[in-house]
Amino acid sequence: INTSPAVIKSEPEEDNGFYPSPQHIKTSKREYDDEECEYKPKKVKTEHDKKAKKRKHEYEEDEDESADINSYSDADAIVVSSLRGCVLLLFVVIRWEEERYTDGSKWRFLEHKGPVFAPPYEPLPDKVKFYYDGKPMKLNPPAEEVATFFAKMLDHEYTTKDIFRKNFFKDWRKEMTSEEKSKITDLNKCNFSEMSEYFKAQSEARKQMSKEEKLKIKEENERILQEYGFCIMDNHKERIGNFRIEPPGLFRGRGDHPKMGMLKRRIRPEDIIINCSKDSKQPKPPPGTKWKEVRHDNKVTWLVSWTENIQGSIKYIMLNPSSRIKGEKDWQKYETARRLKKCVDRIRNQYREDWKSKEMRIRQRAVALYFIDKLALRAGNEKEEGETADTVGCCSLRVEHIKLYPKMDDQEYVVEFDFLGKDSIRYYNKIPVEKRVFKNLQLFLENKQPEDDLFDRLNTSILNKHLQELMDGLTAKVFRTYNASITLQQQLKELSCSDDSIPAKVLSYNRANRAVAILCNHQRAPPKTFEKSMQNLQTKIDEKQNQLSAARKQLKAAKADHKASHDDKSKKTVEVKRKAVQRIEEQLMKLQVQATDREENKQIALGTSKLNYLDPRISVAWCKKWGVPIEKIYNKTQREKFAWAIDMAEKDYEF
DNA sequence: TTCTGCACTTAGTACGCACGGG
DNA sequence: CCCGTGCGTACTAAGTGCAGAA
Repeated sequence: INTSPAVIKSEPEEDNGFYPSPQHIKTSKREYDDEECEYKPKKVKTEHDKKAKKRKHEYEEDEDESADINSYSDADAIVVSSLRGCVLLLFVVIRWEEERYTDGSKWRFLEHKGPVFAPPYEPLPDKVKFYYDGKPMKLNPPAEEVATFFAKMLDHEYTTKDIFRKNFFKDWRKEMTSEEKSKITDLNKCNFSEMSEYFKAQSEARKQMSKEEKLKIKEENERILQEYGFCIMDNHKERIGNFRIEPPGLFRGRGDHPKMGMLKRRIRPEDIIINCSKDSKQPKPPPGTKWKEVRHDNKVTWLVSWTENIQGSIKYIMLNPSSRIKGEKDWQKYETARRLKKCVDRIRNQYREDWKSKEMRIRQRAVALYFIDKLALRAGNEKEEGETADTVGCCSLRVEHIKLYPKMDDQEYVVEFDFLGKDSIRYYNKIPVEKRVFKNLQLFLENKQPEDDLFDRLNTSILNKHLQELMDGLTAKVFRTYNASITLQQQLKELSCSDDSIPAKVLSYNRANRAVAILCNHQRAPPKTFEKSMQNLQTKIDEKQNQLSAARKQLKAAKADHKASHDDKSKKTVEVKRKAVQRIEEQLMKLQVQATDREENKQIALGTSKLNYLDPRISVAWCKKWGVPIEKIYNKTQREKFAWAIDMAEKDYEF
C-alpha cells in the first residue's frame, strides 16, 4: 500500500537554487584531477590487449581448423601453483575467459573429492548424567546429542532468552522418544550442569595435551586439507574455501532473531549435491551412502551444495579468495566502481534534479540514492517478516528510523538516523542535508505511522533498474565500493608524509583505512581485554618516558664531563649516551603510535573494508610510492587474495 | 508485474596458536 | 623459558542482485 501521493501537486519550496554539499564540491574537483592521471592503466591495458588479441587469434585458428576443445587446453596446460608468478598468464587467461565464455559458463573442467562431514555423535559416558526434576535420566542418543548442544552453550547469555529456550525445547522434543516426550515437559526442570562440566573438562584436557599429541592432530588436519582442501579447475589446482560441512548445533542468529535456538540438523551424504565436470573423477560418498545428486553445471562456481533447515536456504562449498575465479570477479568489481567514478558527477546532478520531480516515486528514488551515495548505506532488500531479525537498509528504512531537526545546535536541516543494519549492527548518525532533501523527507513522512516505509514507492529492484540505465553494471552496492575506495585514495594522499618513519606511515594507512571503516559502519565489539591491554601499554609508555629522561640526564652529564676534560674517552661516552637517547626516543614514539592506533580502533573493524571494499591496487601503489613493505599492510592470506593487484599496480596507479 | 529461488559477496565472532617481552 | 595477548583463520550468518516462474 502506497501511503504517499503519486504526484506532488505544489512545489513547497521557494528556492530553485543549487546547493552542492561540501563533500560533493570536493569530490568533483578530485574527479577532475584523477581523469588526467590515467596514462598508466591505459598502458597496461594495451599490453594486455595485444596478448589477448594474439591469444584470440590463435584460438580462432584452432576453432577453424579442428574445433577441438582440447587443443586450447594442451597449448595452455600450465598448472599454476603460484598465482603470483604467473600473472601474465593470468591476464591472458582472463582476457581469454572474457572472450571465450560468452555463454556464461565458469569453467570447463572441475574435479574435487567432495566435502568432509562432521564427525558422528559420540554418546556421553554413563557417569555423566542429565537430570530432570532432580532425578537422573538416560536419554536416547538423538535426544542426548541435542541436549549436549544446549549444555555446551550454558554459559552464554542467549540460553536465558525466552525465544531461544522456546525454539530449542520445541526442536529438542522432536528428537525424543514418546516416553521421553511425556516425561520432559518443562525446560526449567532440566539440569544440564553435569554435561556442561564434562565438556569444560574435555576442552581443558585438550589444552593440556602433550606436544606430540597436538602435533599428531595437526598432521591429521594437514592430511585432510591436502586431500579435500583442493580441487582442479581448468588446469589450476585451487584451494577450496570451506570444504567441511557445517556440523549440527543450535542456530545462533545475530541480533533479535526469531529462530534462535532452533536445531540445525546434521547434514548427511543424501542431502548433498555434487557439482563437477562429466569428464572428472567423481567424488565418492562415504561407504554405504549416496549423494542426493551429482550434476555437471558449469554455469556456477560451487562444488558442493545442500539445503539448510533453518531458513531453507542453500549452502555452498566454493573456492578460496586466492582462486582465479574469485580474483577475477573481485577485479571486475573494482573496474565497475572505477567506471562509476567516470560518471558519478553526471549521476549526482541527475538525482539532484530528480529531487524536484513531479512524481513521488522519482523523488523517493533520488533521495534514497543520495543516502546510498553520501552515507554508503546498503540497498535494503525487503525481508520476510518473522524469518529474520528486524534489520533494514536504505530502501527498507521506516519512518521510525529517522528524525528530522530543522535546526540543531548551529546546523540546519539535520537528519538523525537510528536503525539496525546488516548483522543487527546499529547505524547511528546525525547529518545535515540539503534543504531540498529535508523538505522531501518531510513530504515522505506525511500521514505515515512510525512502522510505515519511508520510501513507500521504492524498492531495491526499482532502484537498481534505474541505476542500470545510468551506467552498465551499476547497482546500489557499487556506490559503497566506489566511495570506500575513493576515500582511501584521497585520505592516503592527505595523510602520507615522506619524512615519516615506516611505522608512522603505516599509522597513516590505518587511519585512512579507518576513515573508510567508519563510512561503511564496520563495527566490532571492543575486545574483552581492551581496557587492560590499554593500561599495560600506557604503563610501558610511562616507563619509557622515565627511561628517556634518565638517559637525557646522563647525556647532559656526559656532555658537561666532556667539556671539562676534552678527552677521547669522554667524547665516546657522549656519543654512546646520545645514541641511547635516540634509541629510547624511537622506542617511545613507536609505543605512542601503537597506543593511538589501538585507541582509535577500539570499536572499528578494519578488516571488512580492507577485504571487500578497498581496491587493493590503491594500497599496493601506496606501498610502492612510499617504500612501505607490502607485508606491513597485507598479511599472507591477504597477499594471496590480492596477488592480482600486487603484480598489476605500479606506484602511480590511480583508482 | 511480483515473487521466489539461487548464487555469490559481505559480515562479525570465536578460538587457537605463534610470538614477543619479561 | 613461560606466559599473556593479539593476530590470523575458520566459521557461518546475513546481505545483494538477478533470472525465471507464477
